[in-house]
Amino acid sequence: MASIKDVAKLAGVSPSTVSLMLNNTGYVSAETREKIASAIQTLDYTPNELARNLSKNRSNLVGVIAPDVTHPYCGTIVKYIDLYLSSRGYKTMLCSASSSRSTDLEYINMLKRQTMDGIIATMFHPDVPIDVGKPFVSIDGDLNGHIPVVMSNHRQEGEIAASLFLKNGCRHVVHLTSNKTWRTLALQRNEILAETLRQNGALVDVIELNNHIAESSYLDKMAQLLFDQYPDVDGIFGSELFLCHCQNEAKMRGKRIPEDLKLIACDGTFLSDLNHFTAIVQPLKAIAKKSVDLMVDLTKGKQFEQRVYEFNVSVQKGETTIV
Amino acid sequence: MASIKDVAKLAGVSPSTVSLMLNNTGYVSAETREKIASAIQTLDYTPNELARNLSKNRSNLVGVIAPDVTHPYCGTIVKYIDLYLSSRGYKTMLCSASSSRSTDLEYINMLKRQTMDGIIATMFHPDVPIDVGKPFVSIDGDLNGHIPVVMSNHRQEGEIAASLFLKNGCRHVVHLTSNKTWRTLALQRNEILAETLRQNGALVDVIELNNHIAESSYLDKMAQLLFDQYPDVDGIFGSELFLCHCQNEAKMRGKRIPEDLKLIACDGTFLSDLNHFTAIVQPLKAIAKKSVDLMVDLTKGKQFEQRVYEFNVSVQKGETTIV
DNA sequence: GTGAAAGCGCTAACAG
DNA sequence: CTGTTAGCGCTTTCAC
Repeated sequence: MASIKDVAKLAGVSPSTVSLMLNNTGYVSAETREKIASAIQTLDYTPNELARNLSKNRSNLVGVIAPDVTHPYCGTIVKYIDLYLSSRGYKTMLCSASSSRSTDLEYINMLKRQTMDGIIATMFHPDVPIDVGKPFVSIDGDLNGHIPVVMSNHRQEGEIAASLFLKNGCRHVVHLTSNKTWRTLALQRNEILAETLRQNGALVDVIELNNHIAESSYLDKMAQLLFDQYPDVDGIFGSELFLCHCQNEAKMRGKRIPEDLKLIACDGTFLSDLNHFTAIVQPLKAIAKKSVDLMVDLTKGKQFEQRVYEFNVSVQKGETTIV
Repeated sequence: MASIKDVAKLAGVSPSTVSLMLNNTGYVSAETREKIASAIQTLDYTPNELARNLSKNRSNLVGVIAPDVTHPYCGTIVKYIDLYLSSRGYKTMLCSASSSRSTDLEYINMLKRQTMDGIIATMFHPDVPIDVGKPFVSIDGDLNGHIPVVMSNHRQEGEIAASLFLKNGCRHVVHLTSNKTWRTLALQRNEILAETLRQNGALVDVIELNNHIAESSYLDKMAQLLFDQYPDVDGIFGSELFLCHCQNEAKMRGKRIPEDLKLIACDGTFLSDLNHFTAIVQPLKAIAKKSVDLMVDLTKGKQFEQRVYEFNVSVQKGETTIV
């Protein structure tokens, strides 16, 4: 592998001149440019990114923590984050090892070792210290007072869902929550939902899902459990993927949708479109963009102006509710 | 940031000794170990991966090219590849920028610049030269004689699909193919399918999809086009995602499934389970594992023993066929 | 068992 | 406009 020195030697200049030219970081005469260019050509020289990284002390890599890309929410957010990171000259390092304290510790370790320049996390263990003075952006997680968080307006989401269920005449709503260990701010939607429904005299129950949010067999089991435990349920609020299983289970039990049972999805990904679910749509593209913008600023040493960025959600009426 | 020199100084030893200990690459007396350990402790030292990478000339990163992680096939394969790479000490660099000649050229460039140690590609532009003497593993793509390829037995897949359609009495089957520019070996299934069906007197038509294989609006349009163009179609073979759209469109047009129309999915991801599609299931986990095994071997300088690894598929009977 | 010294390949002051 | 020089932080022979 030819190095910058070889190029310099062949072109009859010094390595720094080659570097200047390659990085457009100073003036190089047309004549010299010519010589260097041809040297690069004949040697088939390619700069070594590893050396550049060491010398600049950055990797241009951002770790994106999202438990399971086959889950529509994760897949969508990862896709958009990657899109925006790419457009800003960064690459996505996938961090999808099963979420746990130890893997999250490992990610922080990688951050300290400069393996990546920063982390964007859709989920992060609350006990793992992240104050290592490195860029960190959280989506939906209020990790601590120094970490910027980008999120949907989950309270609004809860309100809208509640009012939809009420308008549709639901009297017994079951809502799904993620594993509470993670203390995600998305839980706000569940609190508001439950509160509002109860105030209006409806019955509300919760089912907490573990981290296997994309595992068919698990979701199937939980859907069965839901109907076993709450046979008179007439409204369900949860992720599209889970609602799909509920839909199947409902059909098997002879419950008609939307007549006997209303379903409202809480993410609004492509799976809602596909299944014509009524959904509260989170603006995932905007969330991804803001996360990346913040990340890029942080890697450049800029501080964020605002710590919490909250995005409004919208409603998409489908065929799983009447109104 | 404390460096290895700082640690060495504080511990009263030389940097190389610290390195020896950290990498378990030589004997260090218990006494010295003790001193070094405490120095590391007090300085809160973390090795710098960038420096290590330069000196070892590797990044421990593998680029995984998969156009769109929200597509069930891509998401699933990426998930498993990442899983296996992690277990072998590598990280996944997501390469999902829209597939094109120029992005693929860019990926090869990154390979040459040592940005990544190797590439596993589920799709790669046939015109982009990949013989840069770096680890490259192809999934489903016969790129050239030096690149190992891991694939499902797509001929078997085509045979099974054909025999299923015939057993179900289909006389007019439409099958979907990906953009032919890519010349993926997955096209074998389409060839065999068409051939077998025609030999048995059935009508066969093809619709070629472009690269927006996960875009709802596009797939919707194509599903409509399919039924417009072939109103008497009684069998469709394609990816789960597309079949979902067909299912919706069929319902709108009053076609009953499976009575009037049979659907067979060609990937067998979670979306088939969810929708109870009859599917030819590709062993994506095994494919991911073999790809990673090959990649790891290649990065270690071992050569592959076999150039093509082909995995048998299986059938999963669902509710979209009668038999 | 441990240390000295020479890299890995590039960048970035600082001169001139 | 270009060259000299000194790193970036770690690894790795090769002596002692």
